[in-house]
Amino acid sequence: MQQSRPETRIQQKNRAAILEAALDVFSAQGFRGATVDQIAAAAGLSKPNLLYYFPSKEAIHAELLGGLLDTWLDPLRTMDPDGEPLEEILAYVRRKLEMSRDYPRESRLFANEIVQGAPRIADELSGALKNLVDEKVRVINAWADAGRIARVDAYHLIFSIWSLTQHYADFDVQVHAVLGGPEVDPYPAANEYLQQLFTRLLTP
Amino acid sequence: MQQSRPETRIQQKNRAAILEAALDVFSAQGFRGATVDQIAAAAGLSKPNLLYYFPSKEAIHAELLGGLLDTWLDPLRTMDPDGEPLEEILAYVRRKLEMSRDYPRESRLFANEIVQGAPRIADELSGALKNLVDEKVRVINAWADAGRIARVDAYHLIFSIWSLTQHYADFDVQVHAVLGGPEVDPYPAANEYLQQLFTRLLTP
DNA sequence: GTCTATAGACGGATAGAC
DNA sequence: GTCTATCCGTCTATAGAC
Repeated sequence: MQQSRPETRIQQKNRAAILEAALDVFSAQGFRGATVDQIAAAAGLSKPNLLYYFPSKEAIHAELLGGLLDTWLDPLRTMDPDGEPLEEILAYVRRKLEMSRDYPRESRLFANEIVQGAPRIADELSGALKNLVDEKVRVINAWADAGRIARVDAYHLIFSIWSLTQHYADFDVQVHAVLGGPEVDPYPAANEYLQQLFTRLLTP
Repeated sequence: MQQSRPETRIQQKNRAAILEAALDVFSAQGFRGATVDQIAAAAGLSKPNLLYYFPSKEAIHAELLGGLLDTWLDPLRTMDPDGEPLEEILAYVRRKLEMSRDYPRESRLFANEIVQGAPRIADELSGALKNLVDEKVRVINAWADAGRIARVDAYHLIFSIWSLTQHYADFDVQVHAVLGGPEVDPYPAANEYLQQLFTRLLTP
């Protein structure tokens, strides 16, 4: 029986349910648009009970955003300088698109934050994010120096991978409106199109 | 002296100032995040005075969004079926990128709306927007049939143009964080990169 | 047309019983 | 740990004087 940290199973379960519900609500409504009542209801709790687990609405949001950037950048981190250049980049595109498909709420939570000026993660963007991108830009430029891929602006190459893949999560409703209904799955065609696009762009 | 519509110059000027201020605030904070006080202050008016010109916060937002989609789609509408295919598409990309550079607030207003499920413009997306895209998809496919550009999925081609160009307005802070400061102008390099990208993708 | 004052609703957070 | 009740700040919108 640990006294210092009485972390019961029910506590863990409720915390998890709150974060899950909060991801739903924040990603769909933004921070200001979301209400604690909505999150509590979605988590199956009363509002005061939710605030027993988290000190404030802000704290829930911060916890969600906190871990997000790291997992979001994992596919980029995985890009191997010693691999076959075109294959590494195409694999990155594929993984990033899979993340949009499998974790659209996380993508929209992030998008909401950035579009509104990233008030809560500006530091991480110019810190961890910039450092990782700078490192991978050097890798890509080295590949181009060696003549193994065509030379392109590596920063904008990375921007383009982000925007193209995240578009399918962030602008989901627009994609489905244009393609004609929620039953259409845009991802197979999107994947094929993007593989084709980057193959043609980068083949020397 | 017109009695039916006493549209004085000061009225026109105030209405314009309100819409201008509202674009600032809505695009930066989203609909829920914006307050009437902020908009009024930015327009140099008191809150009740603002509400003398517009019946509600919602009405201001609706008026801004209302005209937006049309002007936003103008560059696509301009794409000429009888022009030189690659040149038409590259020109569309160029104009769309210029719109991100010159009207970033409009882009972010739109992005805020779509990311949060487009509650106020869902109809226009599956109506006017879809119709125009369907039409241009037929044009692009005809170009591919004639062997004048490489065959790609035309819907995803259009999606990619949207996402790549709007990224520089919507994710502005992230772009500047990565490139290392607000004084960097990403647009010249972005334009060159995008022209290169679509040229390589579409050249038969 | 523009202001001060305020109504009325909502949302975040807390008190305190159980 | 969970609830009911409630406080208090904020926000939209209106009333009414000037």
